[in-house]
Amino acid sequence: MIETYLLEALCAFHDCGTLSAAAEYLHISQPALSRSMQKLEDILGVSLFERTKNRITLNETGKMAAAMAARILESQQDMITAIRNYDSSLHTVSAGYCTPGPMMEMPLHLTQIYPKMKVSSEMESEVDLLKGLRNGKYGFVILSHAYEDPDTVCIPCGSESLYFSLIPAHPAALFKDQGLTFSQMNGETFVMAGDIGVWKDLTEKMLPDSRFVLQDSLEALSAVINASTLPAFASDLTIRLFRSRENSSRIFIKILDPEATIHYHCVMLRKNTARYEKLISFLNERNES
Amino acid sequence: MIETYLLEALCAFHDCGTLSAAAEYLHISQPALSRSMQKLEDILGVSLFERTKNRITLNETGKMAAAMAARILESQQDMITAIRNYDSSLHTVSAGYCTPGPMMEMPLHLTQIYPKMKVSSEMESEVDLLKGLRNGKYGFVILSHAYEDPDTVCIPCGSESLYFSLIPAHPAALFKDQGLTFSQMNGETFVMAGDIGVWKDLTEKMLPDSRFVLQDSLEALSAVINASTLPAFASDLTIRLFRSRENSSRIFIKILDPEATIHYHCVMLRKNTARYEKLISFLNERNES
DNA sequence: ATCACTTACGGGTGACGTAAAAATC
DNA sequence: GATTTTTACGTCACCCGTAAGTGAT
Repeated sequence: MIETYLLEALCAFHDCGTLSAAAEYLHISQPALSRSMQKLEDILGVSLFERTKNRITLNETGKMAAAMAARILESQQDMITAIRNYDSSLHTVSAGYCTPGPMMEMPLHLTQIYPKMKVSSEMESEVDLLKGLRNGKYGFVILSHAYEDPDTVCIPCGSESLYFSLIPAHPAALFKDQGLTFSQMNGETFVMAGDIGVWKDLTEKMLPDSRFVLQDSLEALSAVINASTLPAFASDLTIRLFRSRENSSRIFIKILDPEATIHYHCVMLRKNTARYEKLISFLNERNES
Repeated sequence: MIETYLLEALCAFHDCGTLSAAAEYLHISQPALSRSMQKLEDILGVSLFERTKNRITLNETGKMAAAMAARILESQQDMITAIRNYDSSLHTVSAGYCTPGPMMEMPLHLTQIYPKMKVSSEMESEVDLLKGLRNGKYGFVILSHAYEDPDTVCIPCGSESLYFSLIPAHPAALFKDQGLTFSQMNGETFVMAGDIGVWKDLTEKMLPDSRFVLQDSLEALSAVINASTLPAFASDLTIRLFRSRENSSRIFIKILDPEATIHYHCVMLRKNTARYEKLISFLNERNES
């Protein structure tokens, strides 16, 4: 059999045209490359080059061999990445989310449940989530509603309620204890994170007359909010998660409309339930309590 | 990149099940194989095995890697044979013939015209000759008639006339100088070579009442003929080629029917004419003289 | 005790680099 | 003279085999 470095040498020569150039490209000396080419011919029992005293070029057979070598090297490379990807997929819990809330919270649990696994999280539209679930990109997805399908299982996994985040001086801050409805704040301008998944559809629908100032960077967002007097959004989940490090004077007022609460559902392919057994138990236990 | 010997080692382990068995199969020591497997994991940056203290097995990733390695090794092997075949095809003049005569004579010329090339000869039916010509199996073919086609060129290349080969005591031997017709010998039993291409069709058609004793081995044939009193066949070509070493008392009588003379034609693909330029010149010059 | 794998150690093959020669431009 | 290839030679890497150690059957 032919060692790979010989195939690489042949391809390099084919691409570079001269032994010297190819040797430089391969970071080896030119005589070493010359020997490799001789060795390759020797192994194949075939002459691959036209040699003059100070010039060497591929002959017909050599050109063919170089082309085939390139194909083999390519498939070797494909193999390597395929193996690495497969291994990676076996060692990462990959999930897709419809909103940032669970995407921030879930990995905290996942690293507990699967301490040896990497955790990969992505936010996507619902169609892409379901697509990714089917093609193996995601081990499970978190949707904003129940999803019934013979191929999948669907487990409720908590809810998230939207809050208005207001400066104390805001007139609506008086409703601190009663709560507010979307309609009461319709028309106001809000500061908002750029990527909030389905929340975006919801707010645009429920606050049709409002304008939204988007801030893509989540890190910068809280600074922007603190520096601004504009109303913003929060949720019970983000309030809980960030309570400690938020030192803002904002007050949070619950939104009373039922649409302001999302009941999340964890959806995975039925054939993968064994793989996520621990996660399922965890969610079920949490639901019972 | 991964050296081939590592892939071979992985496949061997996959096939053999244990390192010891695989090492024996590969004719290397077991520790060497153990190290190779570690090295492979190291290069890939991925673990391929489940290891207990005295047992090692492929994990999921390892199984996948072994399967892919096998595919790569296979395509490497395919590459090697393809290169060797291609090289061989560039260095051999491969021809197909419809009768043994030209198949014996032509190589004599071909080795003169292409001293560096191997010469390969085969006898086949006309359909297979044309098929082989199209698919590259034959560089050219010798047919028993002209063949006109836009893709091919056709050059007359001599003729061969059939003779009866008789013992002097045979009644028809009297026709030594006039010649004979097929009909005059119809009904006789002939000794004949087993594989004589289109001559077979011809004799069966022209001597419908005759029986033919076949002798496959061409070496044995002349001995059989000499030892027998049965009539046989010869041709001007075989008489000329074997004149020196034939010490038989047979007399040869020309067959007068026009069908008894085949006018051979050399047919090659038009696109290959450059490759066979010297052969074409040779045939044309011979035709003019 | 045997088997199977890993680790440790010493040795030899072979691939590499440097140097020099030959030939072409 | 500069470039390119080949040959020669010494060196070093690395792959191998032997030997020893560990744990399981």
